[in-house]
Amino acid sequence: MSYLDTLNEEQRKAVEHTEGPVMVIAGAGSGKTRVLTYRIAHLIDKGVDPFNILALTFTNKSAKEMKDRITKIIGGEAKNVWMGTFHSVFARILRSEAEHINYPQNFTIYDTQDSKNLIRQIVRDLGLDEKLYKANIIYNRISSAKNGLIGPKAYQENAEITSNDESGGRPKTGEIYAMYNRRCFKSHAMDFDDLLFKTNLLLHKKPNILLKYQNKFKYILVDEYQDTNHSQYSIVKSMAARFENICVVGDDAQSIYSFRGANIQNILNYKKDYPDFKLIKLEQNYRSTQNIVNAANSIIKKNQDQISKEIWTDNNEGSKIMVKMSLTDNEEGHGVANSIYDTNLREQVRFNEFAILYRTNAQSRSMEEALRRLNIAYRVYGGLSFYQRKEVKDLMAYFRMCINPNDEEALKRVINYPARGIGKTSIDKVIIAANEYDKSLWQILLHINKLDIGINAGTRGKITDFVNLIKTFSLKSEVEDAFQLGNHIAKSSGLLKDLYNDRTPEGLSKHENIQELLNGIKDFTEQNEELDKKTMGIFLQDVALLTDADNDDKEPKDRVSLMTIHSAKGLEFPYVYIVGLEESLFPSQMAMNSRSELEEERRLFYVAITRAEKRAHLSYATSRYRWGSLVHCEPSRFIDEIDSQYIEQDFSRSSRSPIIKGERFAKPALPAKKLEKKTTKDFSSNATVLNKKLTRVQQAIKGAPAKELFEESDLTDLKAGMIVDHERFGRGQVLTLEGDYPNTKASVSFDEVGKKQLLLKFAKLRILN
DNA sequence: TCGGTTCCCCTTTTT
DNA sequence: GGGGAACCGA
Repeated sequence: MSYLDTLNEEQRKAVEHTEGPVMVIAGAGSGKTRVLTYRIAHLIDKGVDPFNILALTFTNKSAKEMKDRITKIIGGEAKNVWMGTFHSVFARILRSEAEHINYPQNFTIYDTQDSKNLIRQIVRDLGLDEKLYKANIIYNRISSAKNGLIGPKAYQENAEITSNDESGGRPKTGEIYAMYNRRCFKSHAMDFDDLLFKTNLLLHKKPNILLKYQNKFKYILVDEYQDTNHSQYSIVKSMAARFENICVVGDDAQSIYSFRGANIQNILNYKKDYPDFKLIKLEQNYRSTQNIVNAANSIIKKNQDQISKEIWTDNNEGSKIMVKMSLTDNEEGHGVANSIYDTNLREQVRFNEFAILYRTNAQSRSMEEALRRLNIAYRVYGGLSFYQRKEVKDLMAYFRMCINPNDEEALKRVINYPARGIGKTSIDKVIIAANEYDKSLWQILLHINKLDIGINAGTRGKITDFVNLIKTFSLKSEVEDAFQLGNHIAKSSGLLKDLYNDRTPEGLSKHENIQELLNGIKDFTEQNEELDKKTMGIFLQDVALLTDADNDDKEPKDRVSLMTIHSAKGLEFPYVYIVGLEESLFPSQMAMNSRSELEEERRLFYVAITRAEKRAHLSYATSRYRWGSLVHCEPSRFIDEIDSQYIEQDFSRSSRSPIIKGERFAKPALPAKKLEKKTTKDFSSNATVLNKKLTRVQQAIKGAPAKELFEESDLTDLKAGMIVDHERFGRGQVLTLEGDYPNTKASVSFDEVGKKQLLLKFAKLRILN
């Protein structure tokens, strides 16, 4: 019982109060994970069967961490606790209960890319304008409907939703939604949101199944409760209804997923659903210095929506938060890399104690380049994950076809890759036929010779060959383990050969990635003895919900971590660099339209700062490359919002005049790989690259002094139709103005660069007429 | 039907 | 600056 003695009074209450509903509001760094793990350990100590405990998290990373920590306390029993992300736990349940919702057990899980491709296809099939019905927008509409438990029928009958779609010029969205669901079903596929939606369906439609899981999960724990959406809330509520041993842990100040349907209301609902619940607040921060805690408090105070709490710490005062300005994103990268280099050298701090956090994945590049120059090892989390790369997805699509040939997205990927003479025209005919007969594409292919759908005999033969190829793979999948089968498919599909023939560096790297995938499958098969535990089917299930390739533990661990703030949630690092603190980057341009959006950005900033244990560094650049061109930036309002007594400006320059010195061309420490890419291409393209850079440098040099001469006009009287001059974009005409001052957005058509959206409070414009 | 080139959009954030 | 889809000529 010794572990209980290491907890403070509130933490201990949260661990020992095992019966009935409990809500723990856990401030940043207040030992939340410890409470959760100890609570589970305590339950088991008290005699609760691990099989009766369900613990839900949001990311694989936190699930894994919790599992590891519990194993340390209670040993092997830990693996019997049902612990995982919402999506993985319910995917598992849906597979075993698939028959009750008329799905086959071997259904495929579509990732976002698959879903968007299918939506694009449907928009095309319906003959709609792809520019208007953008896959991204439609996907988000469907996703938020599903997360709100609104099916296609309810969607089309909901006046508010449909009028919203109509005023956006997309009245057919509901129809696309219905068709999308139908096509997923025919493909025996579910998207991420379906995993939750259909779990709800299962629990509501089949009372005996609900009862089974209510009895199974006598104790339920939910981490990051502030990030649950309505669909998740509803599952948890029904599952806990019988015993009401439901413990939720969260922090409203760290709610950063409302874009995914997360609903703070769930915290308020909790009070309604369980009126006699026990509320516990963890307010002591064990992680950070006083300076960091106080600075974070001073930021979050600016938000109106929050549950009152006072986060405090006993730790040292620590050093102030450093704020540093740079001229460009590259200079910012050098500043961060130099600072890490110095701290490592002078204070003997290991590289794995540093993290660089940013708002968007695209920002990692300048950081990576600077770190590479100084030979500092790093690891980028998130971004384009291993499993999202084209070549990996292609091979995986073959695997998916073995297990579930009805999978439309997998089929479209591989039917003519490598090229086997089944072109777009033929595939379109198959799709039309599939829609007409309401069958999957595979079903049409199976009967291609009996159907007259306008495909000539030659192509029909090629299709039959393809069908037979997949069939042989499929047969093999029943007798071979995943590694044998994977190897066989890579070779006999011709995919490996196709990549091998491509001797460009890109081709070689793709070839390497395929090898890596096969190695990963090898590791997987070696973990189990029995054949039925190491089949391709099981492998695909394991891998479908993995986003990070966080299995490569073979590589050295002493590295700097780079990631978005979102993926840093729940983590902590002694030294944290938060970069790109600029208006319209952080806070994001997309999140400046309403107070609630801005407050979410502010919470994100709060999350970022509270990751730091010893020192936090903030930085911003006055210009950076976005979409390939140099953009002027203003410092983020968030810097000003920190109480000034906790911050200190760093005026040192990280690299003197980096542009004029021509460092961009020298590139001494650029890794061989990247260099190859550029040099192996023909000279003309090399020259183009060089020319582009030259132009850019000239622009940068020219741009700097010109800025001071530019005369801005007062824009309060700006009207649509006026001709204006922009310091960088040149002459243009104002098309529309929307939103109230000071957030007026102008759409301007520039002669040189085309249409741009500008926020008037930042745009530097001169009125010409 | 294929391969190369152009064009377009992209940038929130994740399962 | 880059990836992917559309487009176009052979």
